[in-house]
Amino acid sequence: MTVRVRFAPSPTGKMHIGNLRNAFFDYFYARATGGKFLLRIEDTDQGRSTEGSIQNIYDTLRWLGLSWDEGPDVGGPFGPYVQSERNAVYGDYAAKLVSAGHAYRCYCSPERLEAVRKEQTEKKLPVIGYDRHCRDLTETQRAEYDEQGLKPVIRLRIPLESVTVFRDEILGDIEKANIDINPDPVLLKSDGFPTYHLANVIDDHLMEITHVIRSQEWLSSGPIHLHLYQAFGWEPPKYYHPPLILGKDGHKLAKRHGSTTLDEFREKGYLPEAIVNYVTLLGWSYDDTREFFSREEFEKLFTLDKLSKSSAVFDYKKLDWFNGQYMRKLEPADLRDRLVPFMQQAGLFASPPTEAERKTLLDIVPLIRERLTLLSDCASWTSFFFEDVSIADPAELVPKKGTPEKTLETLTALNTSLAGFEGKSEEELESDFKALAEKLGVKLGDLLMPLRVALTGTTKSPPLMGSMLILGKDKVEARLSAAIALLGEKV
RNA sequence: GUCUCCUUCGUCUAGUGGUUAGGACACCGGGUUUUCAUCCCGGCAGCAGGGGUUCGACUCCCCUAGGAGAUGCCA
Repeated sequence: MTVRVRFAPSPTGKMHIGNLRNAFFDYFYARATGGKFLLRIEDTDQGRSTEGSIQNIYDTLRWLGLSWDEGPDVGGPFGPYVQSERNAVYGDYAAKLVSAGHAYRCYCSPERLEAVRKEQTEKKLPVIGYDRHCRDLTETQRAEYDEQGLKPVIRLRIPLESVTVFRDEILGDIEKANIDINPDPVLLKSDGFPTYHLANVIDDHLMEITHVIRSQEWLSSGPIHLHLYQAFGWEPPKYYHPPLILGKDGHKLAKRHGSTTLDEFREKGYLPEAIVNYVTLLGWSYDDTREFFSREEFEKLFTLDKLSKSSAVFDYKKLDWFNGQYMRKLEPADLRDRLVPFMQQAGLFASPPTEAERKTLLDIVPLIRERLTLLSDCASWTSFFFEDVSIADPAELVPKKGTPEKTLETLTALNTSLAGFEGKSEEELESDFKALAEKLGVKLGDLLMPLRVALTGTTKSPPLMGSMLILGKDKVEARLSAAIALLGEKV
């Protein structure tokens, strides 16, 4: 039997980390086994579905390099793949369950349900939820309600006795007394839309899903779904409930923990490679040491038996580390291309960028690559190449233990000795500087720091020699002269 | 309240009765270095607690504690 797995998000907002991790598990499992990966949109809540969510799902998955074999946009033999387009199907199956006695119509108003819950909570009753008020309505009672024009929901008739054993392939067998299962959950809402429970089970069956991978928040729904499969007389798929992803405080990862949507990570300058690698390793491991995996490697190596049981805290710092690692692995031209949009964003590059800008950035890449954590860090490291620098306070030119007078002397000496630097290599320049430092009786650092500030405007910059060579004679001389003038006023 | 699941360094994890409990991030210290980084070396730090079972438990069982999830006409 060939593996068929699905990623089934609901379009209620932007793709976030928790969602995504399960998409990875689904996708990698399908690829590793030569199975099919399908995308299904679960938009059964009319109120919560939002415009653009589906597009965001597509964009995010594609950005990360995931492709699906069947889905709303690519079609497939089991469509449609959007649940709101399948409503007739659910209604029919719900009706079947009612006539078979596995489900029943409930006419209770949301208000009554709310009141029941409130009372149960106040009385601290062990079971809180629907009181099965309509479970055994007579024909006459039903007719009466229908006559009043009440729109019923359809509820699943959960047995009152006995125990259900639900098997999760990660956690093992889970025993649950039927009386503890969510009492008679709604299958079909009064608006005619199915609930998650119904739509999910029907679609997984009809789409011949073999493995359901969904996060642990669904675990308690497992027995409900099992009862549904039994009521339909269908064979359930295998279930895997990977643990949740948490924030630093141990609660489900949410906005307040920092970035959680993939759009945010993308905008901040994280690489898809780093995200794929880090996020997949949250709840999955290969062995005791290996932690670098490309998407292609996951597509070959992923197995469900290495999924872990306990929840994982999302560590932004480790993601940063991965990002830096991947940044340094990229080919210079590739890194440059990914940096360009961030340079435009920062207003340093034209849109579209000029050839000169692209060329210069490529020259700069070797100088800054190991200084970058995020793509967006690039602008602050390189702005001095593309804009004029300004030194707010001449004191910045003076090294820690130096004096303005000595610094002025140093800069002046530099100004004359720098003539003709352009033809030289970084190594030659360095030995020139060393010689000059010795001659002036200053440490190399105290020679270079004033120059660094003069040329870049800051005390932290990419390597100076390389930067000078890229900056070119004109800018170097102009900035050096400006610095000398500035410091001269002070002395 | 009730039910279910989970529990190895601060964090992510390896580990399936006999290991000096391994790796990575973070952190601390040292080295390389023109700044900042990178890189290299070293260090700190863990089996939640208590009972069993066993010649022997991180590994198996029970209890306790802690955490999380569910308890919706949301998914």
